[in-house]
Amino acid sequence: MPINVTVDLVVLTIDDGTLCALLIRRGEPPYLGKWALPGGFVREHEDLDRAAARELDEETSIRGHLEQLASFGAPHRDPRGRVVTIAYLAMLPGAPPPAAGTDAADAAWHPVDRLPRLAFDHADILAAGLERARAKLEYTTLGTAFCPPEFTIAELRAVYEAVWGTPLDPRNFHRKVTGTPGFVVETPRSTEGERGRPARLYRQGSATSLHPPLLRPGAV
Amino acid sequence: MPINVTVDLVVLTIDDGTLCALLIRRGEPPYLGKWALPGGFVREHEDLDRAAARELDEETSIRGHLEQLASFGAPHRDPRGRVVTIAYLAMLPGAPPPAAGTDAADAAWHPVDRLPRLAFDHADILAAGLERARAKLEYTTLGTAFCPPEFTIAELRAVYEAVWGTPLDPRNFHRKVTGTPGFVVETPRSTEGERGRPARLYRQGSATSLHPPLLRPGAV
DNA sequence: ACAAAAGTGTTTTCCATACACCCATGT
DNA sequence: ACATGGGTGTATGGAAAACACTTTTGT
Repeated sequence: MPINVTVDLVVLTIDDGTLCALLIRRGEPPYLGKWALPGGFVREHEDLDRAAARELDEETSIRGHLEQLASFGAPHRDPRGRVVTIAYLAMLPGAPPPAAGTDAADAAWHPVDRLPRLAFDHADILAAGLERARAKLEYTTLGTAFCPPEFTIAELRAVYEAVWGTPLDPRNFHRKVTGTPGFVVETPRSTEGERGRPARLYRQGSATSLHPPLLRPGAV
Repeated sequence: MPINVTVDLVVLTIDDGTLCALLIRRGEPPYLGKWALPGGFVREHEDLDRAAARELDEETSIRGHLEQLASFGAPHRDPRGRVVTIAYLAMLPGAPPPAAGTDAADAAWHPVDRLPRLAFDHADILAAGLERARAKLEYTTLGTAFCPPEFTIAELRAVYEAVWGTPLDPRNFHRKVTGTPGFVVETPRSTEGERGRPARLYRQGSATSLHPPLLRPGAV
């Protein structure tokens, strides 16, 4: 029973302290003119990961973290017929002006707490991506995926605060991050031209998992 | 570009203190006679979760926890042609004698540290399932999914020790589990006829996530 | 000089570990 | 009586939370 297989992308970034998702406005039926996740069909000889990377490249030139999220295959999730989608989660640094893909009329970053109605079951997929991102920041060093190659500890903290929606103590956060071997690597450089004392710049380290985790306050 | 879609199952249980996976011996080519994960094609009007539950029912009558694991879709993972599989992870109490499915010549529980060579990319899928199970015991209450409806704290501890392959301190484990609201619910009953002092029996509670997590010793 | 932001030190509190000890049953 | 496993109490060490304080820049 052959089935159409697509990949859909939950693309997240931090724009001005706010967690944002990349959405495209559909240029074709169904859901013409509605907002949706970027994505497309998997090609015949293409690995799933490759298909997701290709779709991401079509939307933005920025490279970042990309991982498989989950699959969605309810029988009538697409009115055109049976479509199973493999959803991927991307975390990008900065928020470059998105380029509209071939089949998208428009593309834009939307703050995740003020989302429009989404086509298909994309609201469910996006919610799963958000929850995954929030959980992963706890026990991995993936927060650096939202940062440029060199960043300050305060920038990294702003990532965590944006994703979790919670203020964190700057002092304790600094100690936790710099005290975890392999989380970040110190560079000889510092910021300049900003208000206040210059901040040391760091690069992302080689560690990927955090033991013990960085607990977000207030999580049940 | 329609693609064949299957579900494959990583079915785990604890048998006599050992973590075991359910494998079937293939009754058809390709990989005729080789061990593989149970699974099958998704039907036309069937949700993915339903397809996984149906395949699990065909192998064993025991009900337990079932969750989506990940999707695998390398172009040549199946010599017959393009097949994308949605892998599921099941955790069952006890180890009932498995029934051979329709297309399986044989089915048996295998200790996860002494696995035979597996067909397709099923070794990768099984490894992903094991890692998911080990991680999930840390920050959820899913350990109870391996236990019968009523169980002792020592039985639950044996689950953790089998999955993690590490001995745990019985006293501290007991305090942690009974001290976490909603993890387990005390019943008025106790064991009898065993050696030593009778143990109180518990049922699984309503909590699903653990904050703070139950850290496995020695994890990097 | 002052404001603003970076980074350090110190105290308190909590929790995991380790282990001594008591409890209740079968043999 | 004794062995066996269930369950409780308690001391200790380490990390996280809370917060005062110093450092270094721009204006």
